[in-house]
Amino acid sequence: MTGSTASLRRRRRKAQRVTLNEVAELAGVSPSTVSLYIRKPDAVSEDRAHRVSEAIAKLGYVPNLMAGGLAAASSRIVSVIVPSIRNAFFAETVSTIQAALGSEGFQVLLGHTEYSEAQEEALVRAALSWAPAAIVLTGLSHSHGTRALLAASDVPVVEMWELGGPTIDMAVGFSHEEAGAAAARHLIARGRKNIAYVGARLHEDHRAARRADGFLRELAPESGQAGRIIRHPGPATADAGALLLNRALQQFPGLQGLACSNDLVALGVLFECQRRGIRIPEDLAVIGFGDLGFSASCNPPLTTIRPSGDVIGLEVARLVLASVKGKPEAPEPVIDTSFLLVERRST
Amino acid sequence: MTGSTASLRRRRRKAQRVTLNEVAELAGVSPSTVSLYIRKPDAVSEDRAHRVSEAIAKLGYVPNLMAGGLAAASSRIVSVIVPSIRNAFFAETVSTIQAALGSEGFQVLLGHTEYSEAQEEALVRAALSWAPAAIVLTGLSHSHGTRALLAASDVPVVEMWELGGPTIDMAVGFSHEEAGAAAARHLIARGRKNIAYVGARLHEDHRAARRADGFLRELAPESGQAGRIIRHPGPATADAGALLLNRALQQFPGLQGLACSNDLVALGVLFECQRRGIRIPEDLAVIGFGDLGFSASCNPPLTTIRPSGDVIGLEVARLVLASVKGKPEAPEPVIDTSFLLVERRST
DNA sequence: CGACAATATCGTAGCGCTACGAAACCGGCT
DNA sequence: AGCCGGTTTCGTAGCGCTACGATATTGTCG
Repeated sequence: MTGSTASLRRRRRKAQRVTLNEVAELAGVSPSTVSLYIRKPDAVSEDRAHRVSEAIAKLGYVPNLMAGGLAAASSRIVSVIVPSIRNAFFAETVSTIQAALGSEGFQVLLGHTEYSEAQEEALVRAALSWAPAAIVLTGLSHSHGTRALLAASDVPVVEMWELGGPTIDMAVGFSHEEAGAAAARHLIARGRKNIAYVGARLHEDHRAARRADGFLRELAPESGQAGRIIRHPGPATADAGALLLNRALQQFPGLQGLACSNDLVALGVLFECQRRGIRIPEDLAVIGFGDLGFSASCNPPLTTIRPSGDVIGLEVARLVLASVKGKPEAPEPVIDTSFLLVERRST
Repeated sequence: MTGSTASLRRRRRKAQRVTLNEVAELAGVSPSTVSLYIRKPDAVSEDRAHRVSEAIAKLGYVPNLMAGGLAAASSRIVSVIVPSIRNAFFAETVSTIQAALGSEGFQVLLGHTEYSEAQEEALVRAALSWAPAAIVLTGLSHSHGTRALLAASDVPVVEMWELGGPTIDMAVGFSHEEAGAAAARHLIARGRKNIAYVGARLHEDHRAARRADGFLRELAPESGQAGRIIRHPGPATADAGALLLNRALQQFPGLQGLACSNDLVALGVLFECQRRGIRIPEDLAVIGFGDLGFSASCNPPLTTIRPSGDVIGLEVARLVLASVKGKPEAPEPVIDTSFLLVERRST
């Protein structure tokens, strides 16, 4: 065991992984040909392609993408930055993006900001270090530093999950203000006079806050009431929903309709109503946001707004692919995926 | 606009990002010093550190990690491969891993296998192309090719979320068989005679299947009954829970206790019971798995097994960091995070 | 005040691959 | 046969950085 340190040390610099040159040698072709075969197999004659692929298999060659990326001054990494991957919306979108890009040979470098712009800037800086093929950001609010970094880099940028503001480059999403307004209109159309919006983490979650804005906007002409919003600083959980319901009931006697910033919050409201014997929708109409997995099967099934996180992911992937494949300025770099108000029995 | 193509083309190779050499020149030091400053700021004298950091700020220098990784033959990327990021368990773990590693300057390259070993192998191959600092895999079942790839690479490997089988390198998790057995024992201890296990996606989700095995193992001596498992091929959703409950009721008349492969499934069971007027726990005791966000607030609160996905993530990060920081063979490369049976009112 | 150790700085040879232009090859046609 | 356009193959100069050993600087002590 005496020589082990020395041999370890040597291994670091020498005798490491199989290289493209070794493949070329074994296949009896030039390194260029191997490289070409890997990048565009069709550009190589059948005979050589066969020899090369055999050599790769025999040697167990794994290309070094860092070397490739360095030489090509670009990588097949796509950096996706979301507030939190624990949030089912973003989990779905990230999952879809990664599936769509993965099949095209791109890899997803994940970051989450925990709703902090400073954190986002750090993540963007780190992402840029990999010369990514594209950067995908959540929302339209970014720090000055983030914008500067991005502007200096000419990496394609896609902002997702929000529309209705100036865009860095490309954007896919919908207007949250409209979604909030739609919720309010729906409750009003159902004949509810005394309605409110409850939301979690509104101080950090800009999108939920904008839904609240839209809700309020629709409300004002109706009844002149303002400030019919109740906030919970913590994350959007069922517990928060129960809490928020109780505070809403207390603050707004005779409450007839409630819009929730998130289906998980709405679920908590449902549970608490069951406990308190409040009938839904007879006593209280409840509308959520998200159309999560359980929303159609709870009691009663939840009326909610479906944002189509998977469609957003698909469109993001499409834009990324298009901007990599050449076409510099896509004709429509802003895609409105809209949302759907799904009417179920809770309203 | 005539010359735009040419200028674009030129930009690719020239006039690109600021390099370390330019920083060195501006700061009046050698490139080595700048590099050293970036990697170990303390190893540089205060005077030069100041000059370098100023030059970096003035130039807006962003290091090229591909060049760095190539030269160092390693990167600060950690590849994390999970079955699905939509699954709340893995979302939580990935989130924790990324938070813990992010603060140490590592980045997470995400992959999801959709429960396919072939897909996993492709992801491992892709990950290896980046000479990652470590690879984190889910579970202990991997294809032969995956094992070969990993063996040939001497990258540290952590397998998570499962224990009780041969390990590639390091592992963090718990025994799912034990968890399933604990669920059975709990139902039996509650005096339930006629119990069953319902699970979604058992043919792909090895861990849920092993929980079912453990459940059965505990059951057999009790009553001699076998095959008290009902499977649903689709993913674990509340809908699947409702479905499974109905099939269980039909197949096992007089059913008194039900263990679910997932809290989401259990939630579906709860909902369906509400609809059918089945009282929980009087008529039917229900135990879940996961202790998800809603499990404590539903009606009745759900008895469940908490796997501590965040602790798993933390321990994974710790192992990764330790294996990077030197200490070659950690004294205990297998960490049992165990699980907790949380008794609530559903049993 | 000189010798020596400890610390700080520097010079440079690659890391493995791709882009690019040149060279070789291959029929088909005059 | 000779020429030509298109296709396939090849040679090689870096991409930007780090490791490593060499050199310069500083501090300590007899």
